[in-house]
Amino acid sequence: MEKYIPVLMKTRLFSGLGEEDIRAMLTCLQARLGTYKKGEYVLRQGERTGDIMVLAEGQLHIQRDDYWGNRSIINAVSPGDMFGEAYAAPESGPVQSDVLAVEDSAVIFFDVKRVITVCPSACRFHSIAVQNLFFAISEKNRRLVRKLGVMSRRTTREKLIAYLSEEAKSQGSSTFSIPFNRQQLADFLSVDRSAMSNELCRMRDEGLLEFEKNRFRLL
Amino acid sequence: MEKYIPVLMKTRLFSGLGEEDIRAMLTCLQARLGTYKKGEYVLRQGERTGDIMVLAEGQLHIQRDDYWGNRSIINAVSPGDMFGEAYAAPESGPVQSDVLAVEDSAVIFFDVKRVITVCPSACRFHSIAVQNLFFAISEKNRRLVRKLGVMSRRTTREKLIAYLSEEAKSQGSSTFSIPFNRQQLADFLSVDRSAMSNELCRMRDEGLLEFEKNRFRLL
DNA sequence: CATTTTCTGTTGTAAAAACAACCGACTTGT
DNA sequence: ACAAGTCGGTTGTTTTTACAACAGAAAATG
Repeated sequence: MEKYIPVLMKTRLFSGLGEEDIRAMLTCLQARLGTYKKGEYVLRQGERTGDIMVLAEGQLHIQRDDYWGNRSIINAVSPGDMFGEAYAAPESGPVQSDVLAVEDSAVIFFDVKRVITVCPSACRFHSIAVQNLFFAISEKNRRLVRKLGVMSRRTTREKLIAYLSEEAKSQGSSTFSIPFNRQQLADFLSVDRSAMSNELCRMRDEGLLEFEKNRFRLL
Repeated sequence: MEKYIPVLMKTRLFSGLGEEDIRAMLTCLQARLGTYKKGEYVLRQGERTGDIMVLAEGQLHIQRDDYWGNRSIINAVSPGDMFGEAYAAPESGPVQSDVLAVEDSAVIFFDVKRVITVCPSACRFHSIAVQNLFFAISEKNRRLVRKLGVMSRRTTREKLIAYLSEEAKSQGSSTFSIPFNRQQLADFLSVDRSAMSNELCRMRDEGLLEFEKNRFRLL
């Protein structure tokens, strides 16, 4: 777990805490480490969890598959990102999505109850972590609303523009990489892959953007 | 404000608290009341707020209008519902959506800082409220993901089925009302009104459901 | 009560997306 | 190095949606 402390320091959940503080918290919160090979599931729909998780290494997709095999990717999780916090509340039922490792990954688990309850030893970082958790969830909330904004676009082109603009903005550059290949991007935007591929090339021909693999540049 | 205490008692934010406790909290948190006529805006895109709000009476829509006048309704807010909590974090910028009163409404405002900071008088309900707030946000989070599930449906019919099923489930009956007229439902699902109206009637003719105005029954 | 406005359903047309099938380039694994 | 599989782009067809325009019913207004 030690080797992931630098990643944790950049996590919203631990922002404002130093290396030593985090080490103390890992113990205090009884953090556990899980590793997953590419293609393995961290969580499957219907399972229950009382954990908040942070991705330490690799790449995850949060997704749902319907009865007809149509896949819908809800979110991509990168190192330092937190997930599972929506199921923190005791009354929240089983998880409603799959969490798939799309690369070999390492995940750190924290028991929610230990995070939101003041610990017996009154560890002094605890209150900071609670507030961080709160801010992290509200940030996740805004992210979901932004995704709704993308999904509410009527045409594939508009969805692409909305998504790519957001990505450029959040990465602070008109040149950026996305955590998806074409099929995954289509599943993320809920459109047909071939139609999307078509649209992307048309936009490239019109001079709106350039791309190569999962690297894009908006013009 | 006194007359809205029964509503507040049913709010997730104050669950587990008695009438007296809530009265104490209203003071402790310096709650303010705002009233809005039908058609007025509680918040407009670009404004900043450090408040968490609870709808005491009436009906609100959280929505966005794009440059082309295309409206997208993100959520309907009913009495007892909380909103604005996503902008609780200090680093969250201005609000990204409009909050419109679709009926004459009353809204109670709470300063976020006062909620998440322990009050000087160490009011004993405070810690309960913080935990409730946390659970309420994570519940909102799950609701947003469910909406993403609806929006990720490819066809208008699938969106309708997904939305109406969720509504039936959450209202615990196959007969239920929705907080939208046809145009609003279309804006909520991001589809064309006439196409949706068409699809609804076709589904009715096929015996999938019945409806009259905003009242539906799934068969 | 008459008038205006809003709401809902209907129809026809044009645009867009889904679907299916295929191909060549590139990876992966053995 | 070869076979198998993945990935991205292309094309043609079918289905679905968006758009526009209209009409009757219901609701709101004065």
